[in-house]
Amino acid sequence: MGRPTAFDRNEKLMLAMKLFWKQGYERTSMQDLIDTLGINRFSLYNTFGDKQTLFHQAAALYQEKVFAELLRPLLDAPPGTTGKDRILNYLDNACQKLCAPSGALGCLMQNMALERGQDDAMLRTLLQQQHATLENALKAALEDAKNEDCLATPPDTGQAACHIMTCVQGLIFFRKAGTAPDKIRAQFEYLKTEIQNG
Amino acid sequence: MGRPTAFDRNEKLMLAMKLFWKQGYERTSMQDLIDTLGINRFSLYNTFGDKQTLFHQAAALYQEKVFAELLRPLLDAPPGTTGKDRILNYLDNACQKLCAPSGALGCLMQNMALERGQDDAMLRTLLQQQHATLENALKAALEDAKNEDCLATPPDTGQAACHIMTCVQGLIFFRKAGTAPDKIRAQFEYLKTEIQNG
DNA sequence: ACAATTCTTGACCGATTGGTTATAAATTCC
DNA sequence: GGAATTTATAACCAATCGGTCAAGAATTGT
Repeated sequence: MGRPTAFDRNEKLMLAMKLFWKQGYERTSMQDLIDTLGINRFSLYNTFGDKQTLFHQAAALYQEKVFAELLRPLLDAPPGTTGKDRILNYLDNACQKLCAPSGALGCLMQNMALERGQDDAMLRTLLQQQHATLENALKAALEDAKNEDCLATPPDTGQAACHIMTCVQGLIFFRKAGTAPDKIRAQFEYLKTEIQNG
Repeated sequence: MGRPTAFDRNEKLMLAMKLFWKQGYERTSMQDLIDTLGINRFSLYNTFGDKQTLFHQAAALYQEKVFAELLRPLLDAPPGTTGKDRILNYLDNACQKLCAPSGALGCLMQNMALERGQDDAMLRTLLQQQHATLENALKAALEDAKNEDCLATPPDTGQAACHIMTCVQGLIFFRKAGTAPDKIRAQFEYLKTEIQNG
């Protein structure tokens, strides 16, 4: 009842998410969002609330679309995929996405953690939630690999999982800092052999 | 000749650097700088130029004071220090600084690379210069270690140097993202054993 | 003492920030 | 068709942004 909304909410939220991804939080003004989303100022506030609330919804969308996609090789692997293969597939997939042109934007959550982490408790919560999810997925795969006897020197799986995450976050940073994709790829390969050789 | 400046320029620049470090670029307004440095608005512009110019000087000071200090275990080691020890000392020193309370601010250059890298060519140049310096220092130490036969399986030193940098950058990120210092320390230990065991 | 030079003060600038409000347009229920 | 409800438009708000300017205060050389 009442006048129907003339735009698709999720489509507009996706545009907002990409704009935050590209420009950061502070550098994205409400006017930028109005122009990019193509909806009126009032409609923007009426639909998504204020800037921070809008960003939280954008971050949730990122988690739902981008982050979940990165986890797929670990969580949605075909039955019978070894733990080792799940990890290698995860790294290959992450490497491919990171080395694509759009990978130069880095990771929205990493960008925002550094820019806004001190001021946004909800962002911190979302971030730690994602880290825990990824850590558990990696640890589970490492445990499987250990039991399958796939890794040369099965290490402390918790430590190894964190180590992989550390490397990936480091590479995301270097990609955004301007390191050439070829060098990024070589580092992924280095990490993969390191995992396999203990 | 003329009226002498009533403040110490380098002291004020240090305050500005720390403020950028703590708050980021966009979130630090000229008014913040005026209040924190304790000098007048006009004096600020007269002494340091506009905001971006001031930041460049702050970044140069960071390189001179903070970054150079991190490099010391690698470049200013006592004669006879093995390559392996130089690297382990570098990591221990970095770990200690990162796990201190002030380490929660992360690394100014990492923060700025993510926030301003796209818009500030001079920052990019400074960043790549620091990366190259660190990479060369690590590579040289790894070469020495290789010749001294200190490392179990001497790897490609260039790749290994980049790998260490990747891990350190990743850990700086996690520290700022709220990971507990104990966990950071454990990761540094993991990296150290990894280096020693090939 | 006086002119020249430099630093300090505080008011001031237009532009932009995030956010709100009255009013008009479109739709649904009755 | 008309009342009720919701969205859209655009003007508007105080506050803050980065940056400048005119005038006064402090120091130098002569």
